[in-house]
Amino acid sequence: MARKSRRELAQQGGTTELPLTVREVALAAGVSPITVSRALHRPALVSEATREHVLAVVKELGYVPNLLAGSLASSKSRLVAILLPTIANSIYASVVQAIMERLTEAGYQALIGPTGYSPEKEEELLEAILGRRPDGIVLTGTLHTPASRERLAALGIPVVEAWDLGTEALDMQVGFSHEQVGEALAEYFVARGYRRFGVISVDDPRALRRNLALRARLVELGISELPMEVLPLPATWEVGRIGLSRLLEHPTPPELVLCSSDTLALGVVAEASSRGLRIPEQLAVVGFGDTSNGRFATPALSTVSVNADEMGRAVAQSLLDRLAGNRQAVRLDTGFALVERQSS
Amino acid sequence: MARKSRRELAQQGGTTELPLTVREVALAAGVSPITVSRALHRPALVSEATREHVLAVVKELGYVPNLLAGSLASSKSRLVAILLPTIANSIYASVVQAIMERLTEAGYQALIGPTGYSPEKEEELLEAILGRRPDGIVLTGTLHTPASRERLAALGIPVVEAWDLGTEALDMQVGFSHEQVGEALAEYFVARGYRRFGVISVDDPRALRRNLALRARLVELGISELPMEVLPLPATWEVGRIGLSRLLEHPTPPELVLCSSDTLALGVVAEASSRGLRIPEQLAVVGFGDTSNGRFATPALSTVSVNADEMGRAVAQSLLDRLAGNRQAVRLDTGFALVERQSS
DNA sequence: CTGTTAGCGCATTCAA
DNA sequence: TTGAATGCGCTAACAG
Repeated sequence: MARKSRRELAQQGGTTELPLTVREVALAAGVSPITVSRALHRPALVSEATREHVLAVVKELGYVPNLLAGSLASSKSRLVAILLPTIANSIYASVVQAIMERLTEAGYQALIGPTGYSPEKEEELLEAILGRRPDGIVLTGTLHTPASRERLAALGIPVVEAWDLGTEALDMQVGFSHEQVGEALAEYFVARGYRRFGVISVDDPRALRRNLALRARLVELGISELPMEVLPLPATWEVGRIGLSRLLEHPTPPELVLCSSDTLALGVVAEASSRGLRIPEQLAVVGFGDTSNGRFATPALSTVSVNADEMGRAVAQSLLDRLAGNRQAVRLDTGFALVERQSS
Repeated sequence: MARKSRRELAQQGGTTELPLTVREVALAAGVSPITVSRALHRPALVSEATREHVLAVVKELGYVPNLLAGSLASSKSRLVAILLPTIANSIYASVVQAIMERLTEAGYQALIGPTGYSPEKEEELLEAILGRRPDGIVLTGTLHTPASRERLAALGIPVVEAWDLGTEALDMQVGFSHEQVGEALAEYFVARGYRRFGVISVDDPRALRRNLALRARLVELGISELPMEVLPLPATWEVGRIGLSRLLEHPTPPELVLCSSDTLALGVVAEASSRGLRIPEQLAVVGFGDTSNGRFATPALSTVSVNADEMGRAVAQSLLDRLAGNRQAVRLDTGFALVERQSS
């Protein structure tokens, strides 16, 4: 005798209401299951009359299609995985926000995984997340374990590396060159007459690359000394305060402080003002990130603006294009901008 | 004659490498599919020898189990949906970060949806996300559409409402009373001799409730005037600057400014310092949020600290407990703390 | 335009 | 401790 299905068992128990299935909706609407499916997902294939009728029944019954089953059957999950160091950092969060907005519009959903800046953790998360068969993946930066690279290559699913433009792209890249940022900062402020620089940075791979490029360019410009405070993550406001305190203990304290994020810069401003240092006359401060798109700069602060919205949109768009069958390679430089403090 | 399966078709095409299935792993390992499944997910049910062998084969072949299929078969998705206004706001982002860390440890993954502070958008997203059959849902606040409430009630899946303690919980609630925050602020600062208050707030439902409670308590304490600048979202640093500018145009400018978030407070500090206002002597500033857990307060600032880590952990834990079969109701007050500026 | 058939990849249930 | 049979809910492929 045939074993009882779980559905039969549950109904016998008579306790929990199981979610409806296409079959039940089809029955109620007097059509076949596939017609319900089509009315929902490919309306063009169904006559207007039946479509309306079916949709009415769907609404009345409160049917919510099971996307697990749908994805399995169609091998399309409408899921995009986003792996990033941490969401608790506005610089990443604002890009993710922009990505999600675009994806949501396009009917995709975002599966988010926090890697904590560790390629190993990224690999682990990747393994777990690939099991969901996402249609696309967004990674942060270009630093991945060999295993991660292999797996992604083998799977052939669309991948966007955001935030950085490395040499060997896994697939698509959207970001900018952090080396260029460092160099541009050096040139810009040396040209403006600054000579005594200081850096306050957290231990983020991209920030470190900006710092190195900055130092190298400064040396070329004849400035060999660059006090640098590299502090552990996360990049809180307090880290900026501590960083400044340390820099000021230096024999020749800086006249310009470059911070690896705007959050740090704000901490620096706070610390400076509590020490009675006038900004920017006695101490100029430069941030990085500018999630408010060019409006971060004030009489007190300059910043490097990276336009999170644009990057996020570009990331989402590259992915969506690819998912729509567009096979072209993408390597998009979203650039950055030095936004100088406004004249006060 | 039997139609060809999609797998056969794909292999005939000979182009794309299809992901492996349990069957192929089982074949390679010389066991049955179910043994592979068990070796992976319920190791206790398999002898050590076969387990090791199977796992070796899995690793060698690079097999990644299809969780869509697994979830469908077991009706457990190991997915938790988190709906929040926006991730681009550190106050929400840091809680989500904490939630995700706990969930990831426990083998769950987070599906994130941005509602943009709109219950209607929340409802829409909810519909879309419920299709993935998440094992649990985290919502922000207690403001949901009737349709959302019904649907969640009917489904009977674990729901945590975070950030707020309303009267009618959908299921579990973890947060604190925003009314209490407003009242506590009023009492605290009146007791410290402040009389001329000002508020700078964004248009967030919870911030507005804090403001109203503040105003009510101030009136009770004999202070009837409360200039309030309510500005549109998002809560950027610039909004704080604008808010202060406007407050200062008031006939009796405040000696104490209460901000609806720390970000605003920092903008206020910046604007104040660029106007030459000494903080806190001429203007005291109070933030809200304190994602750096009590370390936000400085000589210049006081803040209301809500301990994002604790709230996030509590949210995740409530959910995980419930998923583990613990049926008790949860209504957890994670509290808040006024952190006074340090004496300078 | 609509329906039938079959299978997506896995885990539950029962049997050995 | 292992395996065989079956179905989770849906959609692709094909036929009418």
